[in-house]
Amino acid sequence: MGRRKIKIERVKDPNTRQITFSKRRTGLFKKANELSILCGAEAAIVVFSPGNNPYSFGHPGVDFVATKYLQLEPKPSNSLENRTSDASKMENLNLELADVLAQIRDGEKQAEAHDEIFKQNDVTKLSELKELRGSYKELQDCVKLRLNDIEISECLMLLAQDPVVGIKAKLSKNKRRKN
Amino acid sequence: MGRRKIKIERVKDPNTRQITFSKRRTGLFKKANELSILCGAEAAIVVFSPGNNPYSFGHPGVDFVATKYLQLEPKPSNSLENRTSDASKMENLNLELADVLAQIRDGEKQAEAHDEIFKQNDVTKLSELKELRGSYKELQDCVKLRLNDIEISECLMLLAQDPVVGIKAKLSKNKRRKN
DNA sequence: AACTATTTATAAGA
DNA sequence: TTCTTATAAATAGTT
Repeated sequence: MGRRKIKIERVKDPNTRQITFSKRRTGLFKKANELSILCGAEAAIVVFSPGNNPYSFGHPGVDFVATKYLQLEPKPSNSLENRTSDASKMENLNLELADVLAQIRDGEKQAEAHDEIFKQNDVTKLSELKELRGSYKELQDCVKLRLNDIEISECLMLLAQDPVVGIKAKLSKNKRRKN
Repeated sequence: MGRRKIKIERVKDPNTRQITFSKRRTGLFKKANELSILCGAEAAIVVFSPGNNPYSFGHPGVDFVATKYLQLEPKPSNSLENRTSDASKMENLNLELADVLAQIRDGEKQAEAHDEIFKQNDVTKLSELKELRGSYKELQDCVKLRLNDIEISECLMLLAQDPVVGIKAKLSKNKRRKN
């Protein structure tokens, strides 16, 4: 939205970064305000600047929304007998997830290499394209196997391939949840 | 920013309001994501839809930012009086998670469609390759944006089966990615 | 801290 | 509904 298109990646120059932060924080809060008015939605935002200063927006207030949100989280059990087994299940899940996430980080590197190839635009032959696809699939399969028994496997798999680049969205493709 | 200029005031028609909410929430989260990447800023957003469903975005995580923020505030009452009506909250969480998982499945379909294109091997021109890459990235971005929701839902579900134990560990592990 | 050339978001429309 | 498009709005680089 400016004189030039920019890549969504950390702005290197600290001065520029601060300016960008200021401009975009303003824009973000404005959007949040409009959303809350247009839709009667309660919204809260907290941001820490590059210099670690806090900024917040809230309608009807940060605390109001935060409290409401946090009340959703604490989930006391009403069945004491499950405590221990659930705890251990939880631990296993944590371990497994940590492991998977490590893999994902590796995958991320690969994916970034991938993306570089795409960017360079010098994949001109079908043979190269095939090769590219091959390693793409390989990565997919590798991660997928490890995640078989975790509910969110598909999502993490895709995340693993996310090279963290700019968002050029056609978000209308996104499925909305309960309308 | 659309076909017509609109006044920033409550949208009357409930249907239109919900559509507006969905579109703008997506846009808001996207902006927050960009801000956090561009400026290395920590950011958290919580929004309640017109239908009172919670949506959140956080980098590196809602809880991370919220905690940091709350430590700044003179938070006099650490009120622990919310221990009621957990059954209904549980039900909501189940619905939410089911919904998120449905979204993930949709995402996977798109991914498969992508892969079909790769398989067909009839991408012969660079222009097509570029196009392919573009939509590939769009998919990734969509998934990335949804991930926060999913993590939260999952954590909540696990927590639901087990009070307090492990949640902190899980969140801190789970939310580390990009940056 | 204004200014615009551009990009991006999105309100309606198909 | 999902996708498209005309238009409004945000903003990157500049002054």
